[in-house]
Amino acid sequence: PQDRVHLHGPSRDHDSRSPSDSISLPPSAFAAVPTLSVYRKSPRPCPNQALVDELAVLRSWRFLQHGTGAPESISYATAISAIIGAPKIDNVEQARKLHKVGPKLLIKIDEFLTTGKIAESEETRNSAKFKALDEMTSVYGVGQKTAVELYENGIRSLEQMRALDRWPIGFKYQEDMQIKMSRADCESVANFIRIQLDRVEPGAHTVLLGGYRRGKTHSSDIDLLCTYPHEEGKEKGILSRLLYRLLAKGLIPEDGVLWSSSFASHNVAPERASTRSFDSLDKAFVIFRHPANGITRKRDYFRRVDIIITAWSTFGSAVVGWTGSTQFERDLRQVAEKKGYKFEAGGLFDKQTGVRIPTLTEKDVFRALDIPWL
DNA sequence: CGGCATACG
DNA sequence: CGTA
DNA sequence: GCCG
Repeated sequence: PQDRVHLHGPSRDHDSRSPSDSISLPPSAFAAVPTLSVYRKSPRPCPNQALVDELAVLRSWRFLQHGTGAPESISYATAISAIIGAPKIDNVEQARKLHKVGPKLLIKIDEFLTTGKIAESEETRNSAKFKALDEMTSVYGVGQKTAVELYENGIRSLEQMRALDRWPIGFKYQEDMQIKMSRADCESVANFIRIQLDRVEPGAHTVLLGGYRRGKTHSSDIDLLCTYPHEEGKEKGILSRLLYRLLAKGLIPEDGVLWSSSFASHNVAPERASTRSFDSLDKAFVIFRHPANGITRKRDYFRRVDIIITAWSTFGSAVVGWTGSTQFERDLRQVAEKKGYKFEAGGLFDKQTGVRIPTLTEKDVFRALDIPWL
């Protein structure tokens, strides 16, 4: 929704890759680019998209070599996030003003500004190892460690991986899951689920989050958050009922529940449910069969969908926690920690007492953490 | 030189 | 460890 | 890799 680009939600795309034009701002604006992603907007299209595209290759390479949580990776993720949130960079002096962009990154940026590209990025893109690891991690359930291990054992392609016969689910739906969804696709899938949820328990409020909410034109998965406004507790037990119904209708294939917090094949013991009564979030990661419509979809497509159920009292936290971006979430948790809170999608907590602060709306979260609403 | 988000199965 |  |  372009009319909300000034708000936190849709302008929160601090680590994405979106198409670009170029918008220049006065140099004075550079001093004002805030430290953390939670304190700055992230307009689309990104004015520095070409530069970001070059650096993103190096970031991916670091992810593949060290994992996403490694310092080598985080330094690039935070720097790129800063560049995404900055006005058009025309010279190194402007780049030097960006927080989290240090000497090493400046050399790369300088090279880009003078030559229009970064040699190391080009080499990386073309490297056989990069391509192999990148491809192998595209399989659901295969991360950096596994990919590196496979590579060390001589595995180089999806075909070789498939022959190993580990990750049966990953390969079964692999091709469809590579296909990005348009915003219309996301809305269509959401509507299928809404209809079934309404049969399970009417009155739910549902909203699409993730990349869709950040304004991305294409998404690789769908994040659908569901709650029952003003009816605390009504959401309890809804997720498993919904999953059973979707399975029964064939909208989720038999093997399509990849992960679920409340849907064990053997039923969850009741005492466990009460022990974890403060877990206000239920979630399921599924494969959704998006039925053909004969027009835009000639056949059924299998799509990755995350269904999240939240209590009404923590709806705001759930919205914030499931909108992203990844960098936004990291920065937000840092701010919370520094101010004596603990933030997670299931709620905002006082670090000392452990008491949960009610966060009915997204703004409640920002207000409590004293983060301006942009 | 320590820290870098956090939770869950 | 992998995924969100 | 960058910051405090």
